[in-house]
Amino acid sequence: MAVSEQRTSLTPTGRVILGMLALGERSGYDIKQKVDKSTRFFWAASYGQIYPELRTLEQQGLVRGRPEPSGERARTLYELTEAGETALREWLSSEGEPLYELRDEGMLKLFFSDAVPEQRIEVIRAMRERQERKLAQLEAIHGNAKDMPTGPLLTLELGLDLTRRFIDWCDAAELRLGKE
Amino acid sequence: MAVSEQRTSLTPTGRVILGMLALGERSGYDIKQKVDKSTRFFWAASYGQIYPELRTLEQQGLVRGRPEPSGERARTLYELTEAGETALREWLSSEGEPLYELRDEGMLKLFFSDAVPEQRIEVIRAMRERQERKLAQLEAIHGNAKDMPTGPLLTLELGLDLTRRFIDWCDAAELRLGKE
DNA sequence: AGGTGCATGTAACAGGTTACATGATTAA
DNA sequence: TTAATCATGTAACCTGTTACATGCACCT
Repeated sequence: MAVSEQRTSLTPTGRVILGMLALGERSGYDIKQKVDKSTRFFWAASYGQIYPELRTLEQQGLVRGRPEPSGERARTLYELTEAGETALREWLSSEGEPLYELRDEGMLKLFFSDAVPEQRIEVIRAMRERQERKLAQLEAIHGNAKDMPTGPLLTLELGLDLTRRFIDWCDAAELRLGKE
Repeated sequence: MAVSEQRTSLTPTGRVILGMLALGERSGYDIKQKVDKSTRFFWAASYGQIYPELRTLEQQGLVRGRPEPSGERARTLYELTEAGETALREWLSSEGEPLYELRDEGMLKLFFSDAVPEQRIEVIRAMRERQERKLAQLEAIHGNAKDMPTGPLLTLELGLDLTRRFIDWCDAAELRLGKE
Protein backbone atom coordinates (compact mmCIF):
# COMPACT_ATOMS: atom_id res chain seq x y z
CA MET A 1 0.00 0.00 0.00
CA ALA A 2 1.73 3.11 -1.23
CA VAL A 3 1.70 6.22 0.89
CA SER A 4 -0.64 8.46 -1.05
CA GLU A 5 0.97 11.48 -2.62
CA GLN A 6 -0.30 14.47 -0.71
CA ARG A 7 1.13 17.88 0.08
CA THR A 8 3.36 17.64 3.10
CA SER A 9 2.12 20.90 4.55
CA LEU A 10 3.19 20.46 8.13
CA THR A 11 0.61 21.89 10.52
CA PRO A 12 1.88 23.94 13.46
CA THR A 13 1.37 21.14 15.96
CA GLY A 14 2.84 18.69 13.47
CA ARG A 15 6.12 20.60 13.65
CA VAL A 16 6.28 20.32 17.42
CA ILE A 17 5.60 16.62 17.26
CA LEU A 18 8.25 15.92 14.64
CA GLY A 19 10.73 18.03 16.58
CA MET A 20 9.99 16.23 19.83
CA LEU A 21 10.28 12.84 18.20
CA ALA A 22 13.67 13.91 16.85
CA LEU A 23 14.68 14.75 20.43
CA GLY A 24 13.69 11.25 21.44
CA GLU A 25 10.25 11.54 22.99
CA ARG A 26 8.10 8.60 22.04
CA SER A 27 4.43 8.57 23.07
CA GLY A 28 1.78 11.28 22.82
CA TYR A 29 1.90 11.49 26.56
CA ASP A 30 5.69 11.94 26.57
CA ILE A 31 5.42 14.71 24.01
CA LYS A 32 2.87 16.57 26.07
CA GLN A 33 5.01 16.29 29.21
CA LYS A 34 8.05 17.59 27.40
CA VAL A 35 6.15 20.47 25.81
CA ASP A 36 4.85 21.48 29.21
CA LYS A 37 8.30 21.94 30.60
CA SER A 38 10.00 23.41 27.57
CA THR A 39 8.32 24.90 24.50
CA ARG A 40 5.15 25.81 26.31
CA PHE A 41 6.66 29.23 27.07
CA PHE A 42 6.51 30.07 23.38
CA TRP A 43 4.48 27.22 21.90
CA ALA A 44 1.87 25.22 23.81
CA ALA A 45 0.10 22.02 22.78
CA SER A 46 -2.80 20.06 24.26
CA TYR A 47 -3.73 16.39 24.11
CA GLY A 48 -6.73 17.35 22.03
CA GLN A 49 -4.26 18.50 19.41
CA ILE A 50 -1.47 15.96 19.82
CA TYR A 51 -3.33 12.65 19.53
CA PRO A 52 -5.32 13.45 16.41
CA GLU A 53 -2.23 15.02 14.85
CA LEU A 54 -0.15 11.90 15.47
CA ARG A 55 -2.69 9.97 13.40
CA THR A 56 -2.59 12.50 10.62
CA LEU A 57 1.19 12.42 10.57
CA GLU A 58 1.12 8.65 10.41
CA GLN A 59 -1.30 8.76 7.46
CA GLN A 60 1.11 11.16 5.78
CA GLY A 61 3.92 8.72 6.38
CA LEU A 62 5.95 11.15 8.50
CA VAL A 63 5.83 9.08 11.68
CA ARG A 64 5.47 5.42 12.41
CA GLY A 65 3.69 4.16 15.51
CA ARG A 66 3.59 0.75 17.02
CA PRO A 67 1.78 -0.47 20.12
CA GLU A 68 4.12 -1.12 23.02
CA PRO A 69 2.03 -1.66 26.13
CA SER A 70 3.69 -1.43 29.51
CA GLY A 71 2.00 -4.30 31.27
CA GLU A 72 -1.73 -4.08 30.66
CA ARG A 73 -1.58 -0.37 30.00
CA ALA A 74 -1.98 0.47 26.35
CA ARG A 75 0.72 2.64 24.86
CA THR A 76 1.81 3.60 21.38
CA LEU A 77 5.37 4.62 20.71
CA TYR A 78 6.14 6.71 17.66
CA GLU A 79 9.28 7.40 15.72
CA LEU A 80 10.19 9.55 12.75
CA THR A 81 10.26 7.99 9.30
CA GLU A 82 12.80 9.13 6.72
CA ALA A 83 10.10 11.31 5.18
CA GLY A 84 9.45 12.73 8.63
CA GLU A 85 13.09 13.62 9.16
CA THR A 86 13.17 15.25 5.77
CA ALA A 87 10.00 17.22 6.50
CA LEU A 88 11.47 18.39 9.81
CA ARG A 89 14.70 19.54 8.19
CA GLU A 90 12.79 21.22 5.39
CA TRP A 91 10.72 23.17 7.84
CA LEU A 92 13.78 24.19 9.88
CA SER A 93 15.49 25.42 6.72
CA SER A 94 12.43 27.15 5.26
CA GLU A 95 12.63 30.86 4.64
CA GLY A 96 9.04 32.11 4.77
CA GLU A 97 7.89 34.61 7.38
CA PRO A 98 7.45 32.46 10.47
CA LEU A 99 4.26 32.57 12.47
CA TYR A 100 4.25 34.93 15.40
CA GLU A 101 1.17 35.44 17.56
CA LEU A 102 0.97 37.09 20.92
CA ARG A 103 -2.06 37.84 23.06
CA ASP A 104 -1.09 39.44 26.35
CA GLU A 105 -3.97 40.69 28.44
CA GLY A 106 -1.63 42.26 30.99
CA MET A 107 -0.11 44.52 28.34
CA LEU A 108 -3.58 45.35 27.11
CA LYS A 109 -4.57 46.43 30.61
CA LEU A 110 -1.50 48.61 30.84
CA PHE A 111 -2.27 50.09 27.44
CA PHE A 112 -5.79 51.08 28.46
CA SER A 113 -4.88 51.98 32.03
CA ASP A 114 -5.69 55.66 31.51
CA ALA A 115 -9.33 54.72 32.00
CA VAL A 116 -8.44 53.82 35.61
CA PRO A 117 -5.12 55.59 36.32
CA GLU A 118 -5.14 54.81 40.02
CA GLN A 119 -4.91 51.11 39.12
CA ARG A 120 -1.88 51.51 36.91
CA ILE A 121 0.72 50.58 39.48
CA GLU A 122 -1.37 47.57 40.44
CA VAL A 123 -1.38 46.43 36.82
CA ILE A 124 2.38 46.73 36.62
CA ARG A 125 2.86 44.93 39.90
CA ALA A 126 0.66 42.07 38.71
CA MET A 127 2.67 41.86 35.48
CA ARG A 128 5.89 41.79 37.48
CA GLU A 129 4.58 39.03 39.66
CA ARG A 130 3.75 36.84 36.69
CA GLN A 131 7.20 37.39 35.22
CA GLU A 132 8.68 36.50 38.58
CA ARG A 133 6.78 33.22 38.55
CA LYS A 134 7.90 32.51 35.02
CA LEU A 135 11.49 33.27 35.96
CA ALA A 136 11.30 30.80 38.83
CA GLN A 137 10.01 28.11 36.49
CA LEU A 138 12.69 28.78 33.91
CA GLU A 139 15.39 28.77 36.57
CA ALA A 140 14.12 25.45 37.89
CA ILE A 141 14.40 23.97 34.41
CA HIS A 142 17.82 25.52 33.97
CA GLY A 143 18.90 23.97 37.27
CA ASN A 144 18.72 20.38 36.07
CA ALA A 145 19.82 21.09 32.52
CA LYS A 146 23.13 19.27 32.41
CA ASP A 147 22.67 17.27 29.25
CA MET A 148 20.39 19.66 27.42
CA PRO A 149 21.01 20.00 23.66
CA THR A 150 22.13 23.39 22.39
CA GLY A 151 18.77 24.39 20.85
CA PRO A 152 16.69 23.96 24.00
CA LEU A 153 19.49 25.52 26.04
CA LEU A 154 19.60 28.63 23.86
CA THR A 155 15.84 29.20 23.97
CA LEU A 156 15.94 28.73 27.72
CA GLU A 157 18.72 31.28 28.12
CA LEU A 158 16.94 33.74 25.89
CA GLY A 159 13.80 33.29 27.94
CA LEU A 160 15.69 33.89 31.16
CA ASP A 161 17.32 37.01 29.75
CA LEU A 162 14.12 38.60 28.50
CA THR A 163 12.17 37.69 31.63
CA ARG A 164 14.78 39.34 33.85
CA ARG A 165 14.74 42.42 31.67
CA PHE A 166 10.95 42.55 31.92
CA ILE A 167 11.15 42.47 35.70
CA ASP A 168 13.76 45.23 35.71
CA TRP A 169 11.53 47.37 33.53
CA CYS A 170 8.60 46.87 35.91
CA ASP A 171 10.74 47.97 38.84
CA ALA A 172 11.94 51.07 37.00
CA ALA A 173 8.41 51.94 35.89
CA GLU A 174 7.06 51.57 39.40
CA LEU A 175 9.72 53.92 40.69
CA ARG A 176 9.06 56.49 37.98
CA LEU A 177 5.30 56.40 38.47
CA GLY A 178 5.63 56.50 42.23
CA LYS A 179 7.47 59.82 42.06
CA GLU A 180 4.71 61.67 40.21
CA MET B 1 -37.32 48.32 25.38
CA ALA B 2 -35.19 47.41 28.34
CA VAL B 3 -31.71 46.15 27.78
CA SER B 4 -32.07 42.48 28.56
CA GLU B 5 -30.26 41.30 31.65
CA GLN B 6 -27.42 39.12 30.46
CA ARG B 7 -24.01 38.31 31.78
CA THR B 8 -21.54 41.03 30.89
CA SER B 9 -18.77 38.60 30.11
CA LEU B 10 -16.57 40.77 27.96
CA THR B 11 -15.00 38.79 25.13
CA PRO B 12 -11.32 39.41 24.39
CA THR B 13 -12.05 41.53 21.33
CA GLY B 14 -14.80 43.29 23.25
CA ARG B 15 -12.17 44.56 25.67
CA VAL B 16 -10.08 46.06 22.92
CA ILE B 17 -13.09 47.77 21.45
CA LEU B 18 -14.24 49.30 24.73
CA GLY B 19 -10.70 50.44 25.43
CA MET B 20 -10.32 52.02 22.03
CA LEU B 21 -13.66 53.79 22.30
CA ALA B 22 -12.51 55.16 25.66
CA LEU B 23 -9.44 56.53 23.89
CA GLY B 24 -11.69 58.29 21.43
CA GLU B 25 -11.76 56.07 18.34
CA ARG B 26 -15.20 56.00 16.80
CA SER B 27 -15.87 53.66 13.86
CA GLY B 28 -14.97 50.02 13.35
CA TYR B 29 -12.53 51.17 10.73
CA ASP B 30 -10.90 53.65 13.12
CA ILE B 31 -10.50 50.97 15.74
CA LYS B 32 -8.80 48.63 13.31
CA GLN B 33 -6.42 51.39 12.18
CA LYS B 34 -5.50 52.20 15.74
CA VAL B 35 -5.01 48.57 16.71
CA ASP B 36 -2.70 48.10 13.74
CA LYS B 37 -0.34 50.79 14.95
CA SER B 38 -0.51 50.15 18.65
CA THR B 39 -1.83 47.05 20.39
CA ARG B 40 -1.18 44.75 17.48
CA PHE B 41 2.28 44.02 18.89
CA PHE B 42 0.65 42.23 21.81
CA TRP B 43 -3.00 42.00 20.78
CA ALA B 44 -4.24 41.93 17.18
CA ALA B 45 -7.79 42.26 15.84
CA SER B 46 -9.32 41.80 12.40
CA TYR B 47 -12.39 43.32 10.77
CA GLY B 48 -13.97 39.90 10.82
CA GLN B 49 -13.84 40.14 14.59
CA ILE B 50 -14.48 43.85 15.13
CA TYR B 51 -17.69 44.43 13.19
CA PRO B 52 -19.67 41.49 14.56
CA GLU B 53 -18.40 42.29 18.06
CA LEU B 54 -19.57 45.91 17.83
CA ARG B 55 -23.07 44.58 17.22
CA THR B 56 -22.88 42.23 20.14
CA LEU B 57 -21.65 45.00 22.41
CA GLU B 58 -24.51 47.19 21.26
CA GLN B 59 -27.01 44.44 22.04
CA GLN B 60 -25.45 44.19 25.49
CA GLY B 61 -25.88 47.92 25.93
CA LEU B 62 -22.15 48.57 26.34
CA VAL B 63 -21.79 50.76 23.27
CA ARG B 64 -24.15 52.97 21.31
CA GLY B 65 -23.83 53.39 17.57
CA ARG B 66 -25.45 55.90 15.27
CA PRO B 67 -25.13 56.31 11.53
CA GLU B 68 -23.06 59.32 10.56
CA PRO B 69 -22.32 59.08 6.84
CA SER B 70 -19.54 61.21 5.40
CA GLY B 71 -21.12 62.27 2.12
CA GLU B 72 -22.65 59.21 0.50
CA ARG B 73 -20.30 56.88 2.30
CA ALA B 74 -21.99 54.92 5.02
CA ARG B 75 -20.38 55.14 8.42
CA THR B 76 -21.37 54.24 11.95
CA LEU B 77 -19.81 56.01 14.89
CA TYR B 78 -19.84 54.32 18.27
CA GLU B 79 -19.42 55.58 21.79
CA LEU B 80 -19.31 53.98 25.22
CA THR B 81 -22.47 53.89 27.31
CA GLU B 82 -22.29 54.21 31.09
CA ALA B 83 -22.56 50.44 31.32
CA GLY B 84 -19.71 50.21 28.85
CA GLU B 85 -17.49 52.48 30.91
CA THR B 86 -18.29 50.45 33.98
CA ALA B 87 -17.53 47.19 32.19
CA LEU B 88 -14.20 48.59 31.01
CA ARG B 89 -13.21 49.72 34.48
CA GLU B 90 -14.32 46.42 35.94
CA TRP B 91 -12.17 44.51 33.53
CA LEU B 92 -9.16 46.76 34.17
CA SER B 93 -9.56 46.27 37.92
CA SER B 94 -10.22 42.51 37.74
CA GLU B 95 -7.82 40.19 39.50
CA GLY B 96 -8.08 36.87 37.68
CA GLU B 97 -5.11 35.35 35.89
CA PRO B 98 -4.98 37.33 32.64
CA LEU B 99 -4.81 35.56 29.31
CA TYR B 100 -1.36 35.07 27.89
CA GLU B 101 -0.76 33.22 24.64
CA LEU B 102 2.38 33.15 22.58
CA ARG B 103 3.15 31.19 19.45
CA ASP B 104 6.58 31.98 18.11
CA GLU B 105 7.75 29.80 15.26
CA GLY B 106 11.20 31.37 15.27
CA MET B 107 11.79 30.26 18.85
CA LEU B 108 10.48 26.83 17.96
CA LYS B 109 13.01 26.58 15.14
CA LEU B 110 15.78 27.56 17.50
CA PHE B 111 14.58 25.00 20.02
CA PHE B 112 14.68 22.18 17.48
CA SER B 113 17.77 23.44 15.69
CA ASP B 114 19.85 20.46 16.76
CA ALA B 115 18.20 18.53 13.94
CA VAL B 116 20.01 20.87 11.51
CA PRO B 117 22.85 22.44 13.53
CA GLU B 118 24.48 24.08 10.53
CA GLN B 119 21.34 26.21 10.15
CA ARG B 120 21.35 27.45 13.72
CA ILE B 121 23.11 30.74 13.07
CA GLU B 122 20.78 31.37 10.15
CA VAL B 123 17.78 30.88 12.44
CA ILE B 124 19.17 33.37 14.93
CA ARG B 125 19.99 35.87 12.22
CA ALA B 126 16.44 35.65 10.87
CA MET B 127 15.06 36.18 14.37
CA ARG B 128 17.31 39.20 14.80
CA GLU B 129 16.14 40.64 11.51
CA ARG B 130 12.51 40.41 12.52
CA GLN B 131 13.21 42.10 15.83
CA GLU B 132 15.08 44.79 13.95
CA ARG B 133 12.03 45.41 11.77
CA LYS B 134 9.79 45.49 14.82
CA LEU B 135 12.15 47.95 16.50
CA ALA B 136 12.00 50.25 13.48
CA GLN B 137 8.20 50.18 13.58
CA LEU B 138 8.07 50.89 17.29
CA GLU B 139 10.58 53.71 16.94
CA ALA B 140 8.52 55.24 14.13
CA ILE B 141 5.47 55.23 16.39
CA HIS B 142 7.52 56.63 19.24
CA GLY B 143 8.72 59.41 16.97
CA ASN B 144 5.33 61.07 16.57
CA ALA B 145 4.11 60.31 20.08
CA LYS B 146 3.85 63.80 21.52
CA ASP B 147 0.35 63.65 22.95
CA MET B 148 0.25 59.94 23.71
CA PRO B 149 -1.52 58.98 26.95
CA THR B 150 0.56 57.33 29.64
CA GLY B 151 -0.78 53.80 29.09
CA PRO B 152 0.07 53.55 25.42
CA LEU B 153 3.38 55.29 26.07
CA LEU B 154 4.37 52.78 28.74
CA THR B 155 3.57 49.74 26.62
CA LEU B 156 5.50 51.30 23.77
CA GLU B 157 8.55 51.91 25.93
CA LEU B 158 8.40 48.40 27.32
CA GLY B 159 8.17 47.04 23.78
CA LEU B 160 11.20 49.09 22.74
CA ASP B 161 13.19 47.94 25.75
CA LEU B 162 12.49 44.24 25.27
CA THR B 163 13.04 44.37 21.52
CA ARG B 164 16.45 45.99 21.97
CA ARG B 165 17.36 43.39 24.53
CA PHE B 166 16.30 40.64 22.16
CA ILE B 167 18.57 42.04 19.45
CA ASP B 168 21.48 42.27 21.88
CA TRP B 169 20.95 38.66 22.84
CA CYS B 170 21.02 37.58 19.19
CA ASP B 171 24.29 39.42 18.65
CA ALA B 172 25.84 37.82 21.71
CA ALA B 173 24.61 34.36 20.72
CA GLU B 174 25.97 34.71 17.21
CA LEU B 175 29.37 35.64 18.59
CA ARG B 176 29.37 32.74 21.01
CA LEU B 177 28.30 30.20 18.40
CA GLY B 178 30.72 31.60 15.85
CA LYS B 179 33.67 30.86 18.14
CA GLU B 180 32.98 27.16 18.47
C1' DA C 1 -8.88 1.91 49.80
C1' DG C 2 -7.60 5.99 47.67
C1' DG C 3 -4.72 9.28 45.42
C1' DT C 4 -1.44 10.20 41.92
C1' DG C 5 0.61 9.39 37.67
C1' DC C 6 0.52 6.97 33.13
C1' DA C 7 -1.92 6.75 28.80
C1' DT C 8 -5.40 7.58 25.28
C1' DG C 9 -9.01 9.68 23.21
C1' DT C 10 -13.37 12.63 21.63
C1' DA C 11 -17.11 16.17 21.26
C1' DA C 12 -18.41 20.67 21.91
C1' DC C 13 -17.04 25.02 21.82
C1' DA C 14 -14.42 29.40 21.30
C1' DG C 15 -11.95 32.53 19.02
C1' DG C 16 -9.90 34.11 15.31
C1' DT C 17 -8.15 34.69 10.15
C1' DT C 18 -8.76 34.82 5.17
C1' DA C 19 -10.83 35.62 1.19
C1' DC C 20 -14.28 37.69 -0.79
C1' DA C 21 -17.85 41.21 -1.92
C1' DT C 22 -19.50 45.94 -2.27
C1' DG C 23 -19.23 50.69 -3.05
C1' DA C 24 -17.92 55.84 -2.18
C1' DT C 25 -14.15 59.38 -2.05
C1' DT C 26 -9.85 61.46 -2.93
C1' DA C 27 -5.30 62.23 -4.90
C1' DA C 28 -2.17 61.40 -8.84
C1' DT D 1 -8.70 57.10 -15.29
C1' DT D 2 -6.76 54.69 -11.99
C1' DA D 3 -5.00 53.65 -7.61
C1' DA D 4 -5.26 54.24 -2.85
C1' DT D 5 -7.98 54.99 1.04
C1' DC D 6 -12.35 55.02 3.52
C1' DA D 7 -15.92 51.96 5.16
C1' DT D 8 -18.65 47.87 6.03
C1' DG D 9 -19.63 43.27 6.16
C1' DT D 10 -20.02 37.83 5.69
C1' DA D 11 -18.96 32.84 4.97
C1' DA D 12 -15.75 29.36 5.07
C1' DC D 13 -12.15 27.79 7.34
C1' DC D 14 -8.45 26.77 10.76
C1' DT D 15 -6.61 25.97 14.96
C1' DG D 16 -6.90 25.30 19.30
C1' DT D 17 -8.93 24.62 24.26
C1' DT D 18 -12.00 22.47 27.69
C1' DA D 19 -14.42 19.17 29.64
C1' DC D 20 -15.27 14.75 29.78
C1' DA D 21 -14.58 9.65 29.64
C1' DT D 22 -11.90 5.43 30.29
C1' DG D 23 -8.84 2.36 32.61
C1' DC D 24 -4.23 0.49 34.40
C1' DA D 25 -0.29 0.83 37.71
C1' DC D 26 1.94 2.19 41.71
C1' DC D 27 2.53 3.92 46.26
C1' DT D 28 0.94 4.65 50.96
